[in-house]
Amino acid sequence: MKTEEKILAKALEMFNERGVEYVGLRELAGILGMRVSNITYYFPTKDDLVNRLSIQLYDLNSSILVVKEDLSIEQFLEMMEQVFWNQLKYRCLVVSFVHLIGQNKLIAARYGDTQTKRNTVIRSNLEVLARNGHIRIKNETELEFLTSTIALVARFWISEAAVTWQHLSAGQQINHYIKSIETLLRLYGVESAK
Amino acid sequence: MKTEEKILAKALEMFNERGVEYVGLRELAGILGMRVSNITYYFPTKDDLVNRLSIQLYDLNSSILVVKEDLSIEQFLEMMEQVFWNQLKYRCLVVSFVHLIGQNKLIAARYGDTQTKRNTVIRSNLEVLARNGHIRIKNETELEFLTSTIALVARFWISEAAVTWQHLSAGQQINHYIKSIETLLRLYGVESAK
DNA sequence: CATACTTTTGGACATTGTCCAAATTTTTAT
DNA sequence: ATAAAAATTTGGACAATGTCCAAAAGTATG
Repeated sequence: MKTEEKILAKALEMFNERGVEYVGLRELAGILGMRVSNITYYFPTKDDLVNRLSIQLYDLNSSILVVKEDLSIEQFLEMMEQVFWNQLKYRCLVVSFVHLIGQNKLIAARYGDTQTKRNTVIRSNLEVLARNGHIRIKNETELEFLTSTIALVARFWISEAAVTWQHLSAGQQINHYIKSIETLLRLYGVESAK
Repeated sequence: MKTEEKILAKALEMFNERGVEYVGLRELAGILGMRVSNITYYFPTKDDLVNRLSIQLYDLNSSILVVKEDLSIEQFLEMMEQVFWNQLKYRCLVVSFVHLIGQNKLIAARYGDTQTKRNTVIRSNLEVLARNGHIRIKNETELEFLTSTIALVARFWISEAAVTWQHLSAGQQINHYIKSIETLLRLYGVESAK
């Protein structure tokens, strides 16, 4: 494992445990058995380090978030669940995004992308679900409401979970929020029985 | 205006503009025409300062969040709107709560309170709305879903707005999210016109 | 083997929050 | 009014942080 990868891996681990801003570069370097300036050789600023982690998350989720014709509600929920697990892997970032964006231009740009993309994918998939008769959407307003509510949950479930559901396992937390999205979808669902 | 109040007021102003962690005590002191150690006389640590601001917000919202018999949907939404305006006044805190809780025990405790209280009040008021026939709630699951979804919006709308809706005015932003909650409620609404 | 490139190091820098003893101002009691 | 006490303000120090740079060490290439 190359030095750069070792730094990224350990940084992610420590950032997830204690938060990006509470892990010092000297501590990280110490645990890795190197000097601070060795880290700054690969990542001139801490932001660069964080940025690289955020690229990893972006790439992970990009491959998952796709628009699929003949999508079922179950498949849509599975897609969201995969995204949720990735967010959990990089929770230090997800929890901090609002801050990071204020300071880190690179992250801000990519996050804008992520967000637009996520909204578009959710929206398009909801349209698919509607077209195929899995849900009934009357007008643009309803579509917009569903999209943005699901997007809000997808963006902030992990922050709420960190505060409210610490006692639950990661799997239980994810399950809870996926269920929430499902409940919301079922409100627009087409009753199959009669 | 006493020194302590001047510090609190200017700190809130600057924290709101640039974020709690990006405003240094020396800069704050400089603008107030005093030395850093004068701030630490009133607030031994920065956390103490932030904590006091968080008490102010807590108090503001405590007086608004009440359970009211014979509540209408409109009144419920007005209540939420008032809370939203208070959150805006202290947005530096609302945006940072997830972080602050990790480092500041005092804030963590009070935030736990805030959250429990808000959930309880929302839930109780929804029960009132249901009892009075403004909305139809079939079972505990539905009530729980409605409560937690509204609570999620109430907690994170401002973070999302900071990223997604910067171009909108504060009033428009609040309006957007209040509308969201209304749409959600109307899904459980009782159609008045046969 | 010598040269060039990459990687690692140690030490410096300004800035941060925190702390404390001394100086100053304000309040209180005589 | 004045002396004693208390509250406030100050300047300077501290350790820790992210950032930076010149030199050393290591590795690869001709």
